[in-house]
Amino acid sequence: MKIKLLHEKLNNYLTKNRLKSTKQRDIIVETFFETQGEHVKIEELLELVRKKNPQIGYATVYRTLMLLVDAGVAHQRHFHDGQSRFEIESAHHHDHLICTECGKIVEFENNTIEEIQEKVAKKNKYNLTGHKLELYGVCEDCQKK
Amino acid sequence: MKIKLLHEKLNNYLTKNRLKSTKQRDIIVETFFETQGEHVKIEELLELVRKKNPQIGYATVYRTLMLLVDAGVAHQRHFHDGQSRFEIESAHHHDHLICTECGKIVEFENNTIEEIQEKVAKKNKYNLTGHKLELYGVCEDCQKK
DNA sequence: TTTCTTGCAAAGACTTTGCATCCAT
DNA sequence: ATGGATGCAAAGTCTTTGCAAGAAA
Repeated sequence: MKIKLLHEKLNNYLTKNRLKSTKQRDIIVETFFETQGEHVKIEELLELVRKKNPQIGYATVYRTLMLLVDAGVAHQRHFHDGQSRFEIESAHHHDHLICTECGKIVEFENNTIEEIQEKVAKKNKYNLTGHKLELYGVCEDCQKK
Repeated sequence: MKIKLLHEKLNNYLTKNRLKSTKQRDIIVETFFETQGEHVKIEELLELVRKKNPQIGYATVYRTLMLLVDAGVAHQRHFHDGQSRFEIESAHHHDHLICTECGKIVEFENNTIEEIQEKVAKKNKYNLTGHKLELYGVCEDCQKK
């Protein structure tokens, strides 16, 4: 999704819920949107944000990320290391292939897997609402080492 | 895997590492092995264990579970609720279908998904070491409510 | 003004660990 | 007697929240 659309979506959400826009919030949102393709942890985003304004606190970044998730412009992920990571909402669903050595993350889509998942759910009479698929391995670069 | 084999595997591990068997450890292991097919949390196992010996502490259950994982007779899982759950090591790899309402867990195997995962990894030149697939949905019983 | 936001610090929820004591070998 | 095991309490991690003070609208 284009950044412009994300801003629109977010602004709609803010208006609809009578929320305000502030200096801090603007910086955090702007910085988060600059992480296109990454999967930032709260601490990482905080660090980036503080380069622009060192006064901003952890809790504000945390709450802004929650806001972005609620507004539907960010996705929260929990990979194997236990910390939350956030990525920009993208048009297409995708899963992740993660290097256990360097942490590099490749995103991929696979319709066949999605279809089988639906079948498995149906067979067990579950009404599927979501799923989580993560592949862990060692990337090419790390294999060389 | 049969309980008997698990005991054997565990005993080998204990011997190999010069670890001792104790009253507490025996009770915890026995109780854990009785949870066949379940995915117990530490607290849950502690409660079961305390029915047999109320003096046993949380840390002992915790450490025993770590031991079982190290010995290869238990698997540690992290589902969506953030708490660790433990299941008995089973011969066949399987994934989980989890009810978000009541927490019921169905285990399933699907070779096609496994194969595709390998392909995805290969295509990206990752050396696959593990994966995590969880389906979330609402089970039949909970749909009725 | 009124209501939302911020930043700090404190509280939670779990998981891990230090240590004196206890127990199996 | 040794060295591992236990229980408790304390320390870690990360995530959430209460609150007084500060900004939007």
